[in-house]
Amino acid sequence: MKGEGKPTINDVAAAANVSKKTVSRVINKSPLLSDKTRAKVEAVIKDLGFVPNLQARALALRRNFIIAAIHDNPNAQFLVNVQQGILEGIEGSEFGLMVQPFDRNTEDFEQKVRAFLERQRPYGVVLLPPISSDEAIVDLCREMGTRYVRMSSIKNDDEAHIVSSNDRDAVREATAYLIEKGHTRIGLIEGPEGFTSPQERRAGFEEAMTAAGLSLDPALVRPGSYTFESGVTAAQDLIALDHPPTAIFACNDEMAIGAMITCRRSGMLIPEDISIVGFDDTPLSSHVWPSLTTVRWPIVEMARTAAQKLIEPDDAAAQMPWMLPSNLVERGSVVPPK
Amino acid sequence: MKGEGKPTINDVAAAANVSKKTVSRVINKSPLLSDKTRAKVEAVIKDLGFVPNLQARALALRRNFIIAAIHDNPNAQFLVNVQQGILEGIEGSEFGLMVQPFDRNTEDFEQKVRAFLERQRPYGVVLLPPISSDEAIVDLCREMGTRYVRMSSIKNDDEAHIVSSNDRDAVREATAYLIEKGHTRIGLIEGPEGFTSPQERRAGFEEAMTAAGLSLDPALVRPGSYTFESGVTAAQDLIALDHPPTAIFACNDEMAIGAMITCRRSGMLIPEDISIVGFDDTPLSSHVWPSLTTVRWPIVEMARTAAQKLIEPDDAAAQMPWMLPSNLVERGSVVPPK
DNA sequence: TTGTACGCGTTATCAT
DNA sequence: ATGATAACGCGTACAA
Repeated sequence: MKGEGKPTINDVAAAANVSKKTVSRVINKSPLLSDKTRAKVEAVIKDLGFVPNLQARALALRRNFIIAAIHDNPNAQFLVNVQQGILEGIEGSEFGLMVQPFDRNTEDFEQKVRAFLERQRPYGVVLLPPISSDEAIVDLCREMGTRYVRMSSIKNDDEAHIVSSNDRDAVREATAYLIEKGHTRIGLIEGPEGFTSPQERRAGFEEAMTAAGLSLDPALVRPGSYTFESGVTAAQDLIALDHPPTAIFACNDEMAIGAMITCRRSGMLIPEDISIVGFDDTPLSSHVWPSLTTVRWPIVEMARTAAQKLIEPDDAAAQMPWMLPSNLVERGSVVPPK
Repeated sequence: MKGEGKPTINDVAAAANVSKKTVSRVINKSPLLSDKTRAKVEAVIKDLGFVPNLQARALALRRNFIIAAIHDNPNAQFLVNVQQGILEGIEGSEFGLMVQPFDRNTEDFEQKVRAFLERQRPYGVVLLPPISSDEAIVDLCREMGTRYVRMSSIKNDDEAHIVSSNDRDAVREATAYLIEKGHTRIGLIEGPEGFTSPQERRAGFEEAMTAAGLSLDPALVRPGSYTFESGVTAAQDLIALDHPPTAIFACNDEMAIGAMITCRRSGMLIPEDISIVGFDDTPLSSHVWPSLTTVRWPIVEMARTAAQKLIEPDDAAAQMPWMLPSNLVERGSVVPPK
């Protein structure tokens, strides 16, 4: 260990009387090493407090010890939950989390992503919806040899490259819950196009209605864009109907709360006059009055699993779960219709 | 340019008939270069589509092209706004954004930060409150030669290392606004200890009250912790008073909305029965009914400026603004008292 | 099982 | 103003 500075692999090699390569093998857990040598080197590593230099490894390996979350315009709570999950997944490892948003509506979207991957060379990327269903980006990852995992609502890749949740089942359950309470006219506020999750949620809704022998009144299905404002607009349409619904299922919490506010603003009581169910279980949903009955989306668990899949070898990743359960959280915004 | 792969500095040097070092000088905008050579090399760079390898530069320079946001448990909207600001600040550069939370209540907090800095070697770090007022962490940055900028509510560093907002002035203005409307009994819901911002906000509140010749009733000052729940608790205390306030200033929006919900839950009308003012101007504040009058905190601008200071040389950073203005946003939650 | 020599792509030193 | 050569710290053929 010449002078000060942090010890390098050379210092370890010298102190342990072995070659660099042997130390390198220990670091990378190579199987072809005698236990004796391994133990000796590990002792020296601990003794010297040696920590491999990530920048040097990045140069040699042509990939950085970074997991990147690539997203386009998600809401704050979603994004932070994903970040939390990824950080949990890489906890204890040497990886760091990088965050990079892109606007997939610009002309050079794909080039921007490529430039990012070429520059930072992340070890792996977590693709957040709706980018996760963009095949061009996935192809890009494959082409560049960048590991990736998609957070998706449908199974559009093999087990090693996807984490998902059973949105459809969960919404079916939530809708069945409303039906069980006695609701037959149930409004649906949909999510934005270009995302797969709203399609799945709508499918679950339809399945529950059909299973109960209920018809799907097109007038009760309103478009939405996952924003508070779109929930307001949709709810306004819904309650202005001649024969308005007694309950509303909104494809996310923000729209559900927009709907709540709108109903109350026009003099209705919740849940007495109208029941409302959301999706996500954001902190918001327990911060409104009445608190919102909603479907808990296991987003932190999904992100954690995604990160773990990225830092594990492919075969191990394929063995990890890819579908995490969503489930209904009963709170105060649902009662039987009057 | 032997074979395929991306062109390297060697390819450029060969094609331009100069040495590697000369190309390096061009990349790093070294002043001691003849214009002719510079132009020649730049032409070749453009021609070949050469992009410097960040991992190699990181190894040589001993610092990665990464800006890290270091934080401890802030709320989602705040965190996302900071990230947006930093990303705006590094837009067009080669830098990436890394996010790393720490729990400053654990024993090995400082070691964890040190390990992170040693491992990832970020070019610079943005210190978010409350970590930004932790001198041990700042010392650590100095010791390791890591550039840093603190996001703070007080000027606890020189211009090159801080971005701030005039919380105190803004709260004084907001409180004066309530007083102007005719309120004299104004409740204050404070923020958590260990943060500097609540102290500044309280100081602004007191200054406005004093300036108006109003006394500060200790019974009207309730503790809070920037959470929705703490706003609920504080408001419950406040409205249970024999002589309750006619207005409440909460040190952030979440608590303000907790207070709103609480007041409405106990049958009060807002703003008719009680006026409420928050701080932050989160999206939440315009998504409640009535919409919340609040102080807009220029968090995105602060973060953008912080990132710009990090990637500029110190002398240029010192010339950039360090104080960004907060200002009152009048919405629907304030009217004169009855 | 272990070691030698070289490559990764850039910057720094010290000449000229 | 420019260039030859050595770092920077680790991984990998290939040899032993």
